Amino acid sequence: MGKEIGVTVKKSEDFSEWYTQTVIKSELVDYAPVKGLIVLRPDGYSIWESIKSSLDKKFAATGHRNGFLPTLIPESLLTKEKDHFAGFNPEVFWVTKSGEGELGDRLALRPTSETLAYTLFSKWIRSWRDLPLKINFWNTALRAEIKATKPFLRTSEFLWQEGHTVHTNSDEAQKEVIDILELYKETVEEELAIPVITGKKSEKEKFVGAVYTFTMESLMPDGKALQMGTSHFLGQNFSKPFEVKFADKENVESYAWQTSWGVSWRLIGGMIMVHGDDKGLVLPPRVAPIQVVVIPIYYSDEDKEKIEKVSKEIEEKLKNAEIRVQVDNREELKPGFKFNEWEMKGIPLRIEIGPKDLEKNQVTFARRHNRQKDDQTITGLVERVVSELDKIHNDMFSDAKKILEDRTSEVNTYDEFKSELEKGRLIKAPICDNPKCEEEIKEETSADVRVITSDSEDTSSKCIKCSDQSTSRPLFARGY
RNA sequence: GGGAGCGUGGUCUAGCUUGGUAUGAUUCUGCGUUUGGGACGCAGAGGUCGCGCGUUCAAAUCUCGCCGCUCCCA
Repeated sequence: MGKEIGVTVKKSEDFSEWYTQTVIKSELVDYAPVKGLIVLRPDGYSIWESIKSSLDKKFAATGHRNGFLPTLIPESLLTKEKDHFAGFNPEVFWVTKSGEGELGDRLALRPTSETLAYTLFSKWIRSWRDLPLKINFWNTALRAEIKATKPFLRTSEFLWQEGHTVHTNSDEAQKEVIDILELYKETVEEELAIPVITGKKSEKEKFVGAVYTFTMESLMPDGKALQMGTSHFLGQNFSKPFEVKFADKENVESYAWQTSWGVSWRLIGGMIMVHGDDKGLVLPPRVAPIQVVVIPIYYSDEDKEKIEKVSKEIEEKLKNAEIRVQVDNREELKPGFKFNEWEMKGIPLRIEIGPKDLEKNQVTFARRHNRQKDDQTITGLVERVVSELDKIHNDMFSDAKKILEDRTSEVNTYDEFKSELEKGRLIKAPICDNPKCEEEIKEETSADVRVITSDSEDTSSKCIKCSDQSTSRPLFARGY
């Protein structure tokens, strides 16, 4: 009875359905009336705001500033860098009319802003004194996803940030690429409790137009890898067509060196998949819209008065300690219903206060991630809530990390590779530098090179595909 | 690129084969009783049956077309 309010399938039995039900029923998102588009409800947006604010602090501390770019990009700009355009063209939305009139030049709804940003950069940059230029944009990008859409993971419009930097020399730009990657990794691990593996993308999988791409990847419970952020070294590939030039100290005009990088609300999708369970969401405490929910329980009016007073005091104290707390004093619902509801919504810590607790000057803690309950004295409660939230974060991270490690395999033959892949694992395997091998592996198994870690050099093994001498041992998986 | 399923009050759904007043649950509103793991009674509210053309005395139901959504596989 009433079960249909909650998530009705098990995460391990029907992952896709579980995911969809969880995001909708927990009220993070709803579907928009247009295919492939979703609406973020306040709880969902709040998580995004937490991620945003954490990243913003780090961007600012490393000398980046925020700006704003319009959504419409003229076709002539978008087509300027050929590879780049060819990569994005199939999924660009075009505006061809204003009212009833036809537009002269078609306008693209930004799939990404490199071309627009760099047109402006070429105007703004004259001298080496103007560099480095480090700008970040919080906006949305639009890419037509016609099939296989999924909230947060694959939508036609998504929230993200795109950073763009310009440097006088290659080394400085390449350092920026690494610094940002590290900053991303910290954020994802410290805010979302998701362990990631960082490294390079293969030539085949790199960002179109980049010299190389760094990525952070994580493995989802269904055995698919999720790319959670990328940082690109663009070299002079864009500065040349867009004439991003500067006069150096000897007054010699040179093309600048550039980077671009971004993370999207995909991070939220990853967080849901990694931590959620059969009851729904499990939110990491640092991004949870509500960190602590207080449930008053009473049988008589007399108790009710006392308990409301105590829960109000606790609420005040927690608020003063900057903990996001909510007292659930809805009278029409029984506590059991509230327990289930807040668990589905993933609130990390629940505090129950009933008459039996009050007699002993204590409350009950119920943790979402491991469902453990225990008694806590009211004295010193705030400090214990603070440390409990930290502990929950650490537990969630180390649990996830252990799973990631357990599900990483190392193989030396193509047969082993295929059988490990069917188990939904992340696979380290030797491969040669012939791009054909990578391509054929992808065609035959639909797994691709997710990330080439810095310690992956291996010249003493045989390529799993052609048996020639290997060059590296990248991580393979099927991807989102 | 290929395939499958679905569209009926806010939500889930019966009805469709064989055309005739649209079923039930949930939700919502009010009142009362309840409250330590998804409470109950009574009264009430809520529907262009995805859209359009057609067939018919009559279409949720039949024909045709369109639109949308979800899932699975490459």
